[in-house]
Amino acid sequence: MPVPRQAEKLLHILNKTTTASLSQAHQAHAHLLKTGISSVPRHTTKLLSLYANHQCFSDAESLLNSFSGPDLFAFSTLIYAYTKFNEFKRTLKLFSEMFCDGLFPDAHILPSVIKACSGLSVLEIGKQVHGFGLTCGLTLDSFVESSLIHFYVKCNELVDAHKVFDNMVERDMVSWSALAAGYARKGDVVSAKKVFEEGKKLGFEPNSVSWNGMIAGFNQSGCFVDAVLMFHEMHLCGFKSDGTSISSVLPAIGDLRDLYIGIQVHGHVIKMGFGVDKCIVSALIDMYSKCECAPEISQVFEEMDLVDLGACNALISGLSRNGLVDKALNIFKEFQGQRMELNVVSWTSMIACCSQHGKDIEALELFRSMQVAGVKPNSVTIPCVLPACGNVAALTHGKAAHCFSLRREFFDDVYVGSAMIDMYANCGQIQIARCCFDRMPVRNVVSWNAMMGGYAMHGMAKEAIQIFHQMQQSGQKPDIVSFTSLLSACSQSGLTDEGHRYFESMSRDYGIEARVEHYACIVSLLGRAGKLEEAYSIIRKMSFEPDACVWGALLSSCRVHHNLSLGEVAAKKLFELEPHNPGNYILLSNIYASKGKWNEMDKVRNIMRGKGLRKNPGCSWIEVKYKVHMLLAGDKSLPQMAQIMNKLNELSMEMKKSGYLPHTGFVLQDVEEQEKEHILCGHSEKLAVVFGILNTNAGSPLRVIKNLRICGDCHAVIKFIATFEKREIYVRDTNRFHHFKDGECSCGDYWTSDPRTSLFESLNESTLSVELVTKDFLIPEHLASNYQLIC
DNA sequence: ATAGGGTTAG
Repeated sequence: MPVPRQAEKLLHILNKTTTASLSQAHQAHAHLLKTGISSVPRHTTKLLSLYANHQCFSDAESLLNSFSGPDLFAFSTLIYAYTKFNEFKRTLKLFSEMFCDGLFPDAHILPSVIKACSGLSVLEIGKQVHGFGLTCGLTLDSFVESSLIHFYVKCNELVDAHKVFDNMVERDMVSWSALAAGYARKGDVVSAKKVFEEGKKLGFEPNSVSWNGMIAGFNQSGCFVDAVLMFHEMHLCGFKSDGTSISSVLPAIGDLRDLYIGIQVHGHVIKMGFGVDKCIVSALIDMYSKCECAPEISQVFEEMDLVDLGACNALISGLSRNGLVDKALNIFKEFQGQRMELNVVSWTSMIACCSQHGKDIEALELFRSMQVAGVKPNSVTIPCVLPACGNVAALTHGKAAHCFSLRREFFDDVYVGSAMIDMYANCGQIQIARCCFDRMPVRNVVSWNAMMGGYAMHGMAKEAIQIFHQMQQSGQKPDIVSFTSLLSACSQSGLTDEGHRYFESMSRDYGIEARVEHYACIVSLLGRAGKLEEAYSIIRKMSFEPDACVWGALLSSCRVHHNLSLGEVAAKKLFELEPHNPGNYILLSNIYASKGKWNEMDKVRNIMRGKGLRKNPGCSWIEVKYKVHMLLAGDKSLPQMAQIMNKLNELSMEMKKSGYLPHTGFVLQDVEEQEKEHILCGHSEKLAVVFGILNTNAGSPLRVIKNLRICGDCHAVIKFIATFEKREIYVRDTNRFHHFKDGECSCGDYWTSDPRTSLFESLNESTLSVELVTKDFLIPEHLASNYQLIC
């Protein structure tokens, strides 16, 4: 074939830079090299553009490097392409390389560069680009300026956006709508509409992009009603909604829980044939899930013809939102089985779903599998997995997530930091929690509440109060949650007067109406101080129905202070509200036991048994042994010792017959209410679990307790057990070994060198949060050498 | 070869 004809064909291919296929591009490339006309930059740039349009960026870059000298046109071509395909980091990298190559960019590529800055939200770099344009005397036309307005809007710098707008010599429709959308994003409905209308008056008719920008802007600022109204107005003005406007308005409809409008829009979607649009399908699923329409979520997904990851993710999170955790997990596994390329959003949604629904171990396992699958967690994943670490006291995992966040440089993220505080507090590491808190560059109300809640959980009321005051000095207004933490801290530390004052100032000074959880705190606060009548009168003055937590707080206090009459009132309410909660029956029978009213106590126990609630007679054992303990402690108001001892024997026979071991949970009650030892961190029910497991596991040759949840300082808790039970105990928590004997204890952290504790290597093993090993029992072989060392 | 709008995870 003669060369001229081939060259002609080649040029024809190169001219079709958007439609030519990749193989044609390769052919053309080969031909350029063969014929030597690759020295003509015009052809090479065409080829470069062809590669760029096929997103063959490595080919494009190598072509760029093959130029004999720096070529402005070639650089610009690739920069446009990078921005076009959302490869913003590459855009900026190439832009800076231009300067290194001694090239001076012209104003034409600035919009692409600025758009990349918007996409990455890199304010400082964008400002530099802007400054470069101004100082180097480039002509910033309305194209450049409009992209600058959008950039500043995106970076939440509305003032700067406005400055650019004000200085414009010639404005066009894009500049007006970009500014209006900026006001919409800020939630300034009035200004947004004003600018939008002003542009219209000057003859700049909004197009669909302008309308959609407004809808998206209102959505962003939470002005959902305005977003929906804008959508409506758009139709009134004769504009037909396109895919973008529908996928923008659907989240707003979902947040408004307006199923009526949602169904109308769904109908519109079907009528207009938008059902194939990925974003719309995802948004529809999301809308139905927010409106709590579980069947419709799956229906929309199944009716969809395409397989789209976004829609799959929306499905998973939608099912999760509606509490269908197992279904979400099954579908997730199904997707995996289909070898679908799940992304970070899919994994994060699934992790969030598990950790929000009590499936902590599953969440941790997913976090590990995610990394095995090669998907990198991001700053959203971390706050989803951390609560799971905290719940099972998996400190090692939490620390690993901490290190991971530091390495990936999203530790400054306010969500990451707040979740970290919460995790450390839950794992008993209140000091580390405080360090995380102190190092946060930006805090929000969640961060402050996390710190306060941590202190409350650890019974450190003074510190919690201090944080509360610091919070206000910093200008952060407390919210409902802040007061819950504050009041519970006061309640647990017996700061009755302070707690009462905060409770009263809540609505008076802060305009926050007390909710049921605050009433539960204040009842418990007064109750602990023995002010039972006062607590009851607060309950009676409540403007809404008290719930089980409130009555439960009263009943617990009545048990502590042996107040039978109020205890019976509270118990009666509780039996109605939670007929199947054994705790209430136990509390009441406790009070009867303390008064020596054995018949009444038996009656309550029989009701409980009648309901099939708890066959373990251990609960009665607690009551009696508790009384014995009190008697020995010198409470002479109790009935006769002999009577109690008889009952005790009777019960213990009964227990043995049923094959139960004595339950030592009563110890906690003594410590918490009487000795005011806050080593137990105010979570007696969790510690009761400790004792419960201890006893139920007593028959096993190795006392290993899996997934034991200790809230607070494990060391102190076990020390307490060792002292009380007068025995030697070895304890392994996630990273330390503790040895308790005769009130003395020694710690070793050799466990950290135990390969079993290294992250993700054997997750099933390392989810053991605490292991208790008593001396009478065998030590597993592979740990024996360590054991010798310690002994 | 240039600018402005969309879904799903905390």
